[in-house]
Amino acid sequence: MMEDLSSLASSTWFAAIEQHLQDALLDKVRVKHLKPGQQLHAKGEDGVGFYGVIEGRLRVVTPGYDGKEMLFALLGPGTWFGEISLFDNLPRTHDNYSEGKSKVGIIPKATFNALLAKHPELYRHFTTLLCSRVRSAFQFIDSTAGLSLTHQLVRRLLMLATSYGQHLPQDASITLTLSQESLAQMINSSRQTVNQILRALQHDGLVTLHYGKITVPDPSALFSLLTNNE
Amino acid sequence: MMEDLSSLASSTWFAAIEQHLQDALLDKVRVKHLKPGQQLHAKGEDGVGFYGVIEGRLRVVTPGYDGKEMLFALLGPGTWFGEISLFDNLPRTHDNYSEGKSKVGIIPKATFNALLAKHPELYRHFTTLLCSRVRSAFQFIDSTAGLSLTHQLVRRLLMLATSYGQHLPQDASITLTLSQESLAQMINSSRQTVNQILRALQHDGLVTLHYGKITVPDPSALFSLLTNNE
DNA sequence: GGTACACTGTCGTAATTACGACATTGTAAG
DNA sequence: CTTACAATGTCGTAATTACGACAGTGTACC
Repeated sequence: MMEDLSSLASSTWFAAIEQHLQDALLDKVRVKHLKPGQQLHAKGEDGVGFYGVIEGRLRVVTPGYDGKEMLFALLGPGTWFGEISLFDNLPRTHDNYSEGKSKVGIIPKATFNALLAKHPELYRHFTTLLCSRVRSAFQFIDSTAGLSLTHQLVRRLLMLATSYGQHLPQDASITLTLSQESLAQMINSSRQTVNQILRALQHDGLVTLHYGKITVPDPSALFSLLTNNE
Repeated sequence: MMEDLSSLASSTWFAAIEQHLQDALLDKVRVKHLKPGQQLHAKGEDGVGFYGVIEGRLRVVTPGYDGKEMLFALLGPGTWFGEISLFDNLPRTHDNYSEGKSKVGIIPKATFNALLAKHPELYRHFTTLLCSRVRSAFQFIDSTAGLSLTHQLVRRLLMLATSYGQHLPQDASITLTLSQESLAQMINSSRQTVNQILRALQHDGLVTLHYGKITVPDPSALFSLLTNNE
């Protein structure tokens, strides 16, 4: 029974690794199947492995104050994650669970450390990965600072769309499974206000609204909203 | 003319590095004096070096939309920074300039890379540093999501206080040189509103206000505001 | 196919915050 | 000492947003 791990090599980060190191990593991957809603790890837990999404989609969530949770990112096939707790031995920063049925590749902590010890060249690639984490976090911070609610919402939609579609052709139509309530929680706003903004965007043809879903037909058109006018 | 570089070794991150590697790093440091307001680098520039604050204080700022800028952090003596652009060869993420007169240590990019090549053990320390960057960015994000303006302001004050005082005894009184206008820009609010909140905090004895400065007499008392009520 | 339930669309009202205005006060430079 | 300027303290008004309420609609489950 061979699993198809090809999607694990599809991200630009992984593709940039030397072939023999890619093989060394993939060789150690153990595949885990996740049921809809099944949790992979929780904020505060110890990190036990480095993960890569093979199929499906994972939700990265921050549990908040009064039970509310904030959706931080959606991870699609090809996305690797979970290295931070392995490097600094501190607890996981977010909750993480499967949206539908998913398959993830796991490299257990001990194996991960052994690989690093055996192939120190890997460190260079992981510094790059960590840099991209820092940069996307900074981008996230920029998006909450000093913008109108509409702009905040648009940026958040784009982040979700691109993080999901990171290995897809850039300007494809993307459907996000996401209630307006969840979106509201992400930008610290109310469901009603989000509804108003979304309907305005729909009126301009920038999004299409469905039950529990939002379609972005042309991400680049949405993006131009941010750079153009006020 | 020997400069006193001892403060460069005062952070917990640097202190954790093996002594001979500390020496190797410090040996390559070139000292640069900054005049009040002098810029060290701008967002978007190429990274030319790895920096450490020796004396004084640097302001890390995001230039914003309509000329407004957001104060991101204050870097005090012992703080090392600027490694991200060196590892991923992408532009600097923030503007950075001296608040008053400052001294910074610089390890130029070429030297930095040569050190990494000669001492690959350094990679481990830099992954740790990058992890701490990611974690503090996440903490920053948490602090802007779902909180009242008062709470956002308190968290921002605490971040500034601790980042400046990172090598000081934990619960010392800390004075921030920071106008209310700047604070307002940091939390995407107005000067007038910030003034209201600060005066309420002052009334409770949690801060003291001066011309262009804010004193936090007891950071831990401020901190308890966040965990307690509403 | 019907029943429960979650999500959406849309009110009106209350609360929060922004913003202009202006007096006052601290600081720096001649 | 004086003059210019930056920062603070405090109004009132306008705009934004939250929040409760409720009707309509899609989905899942029996």
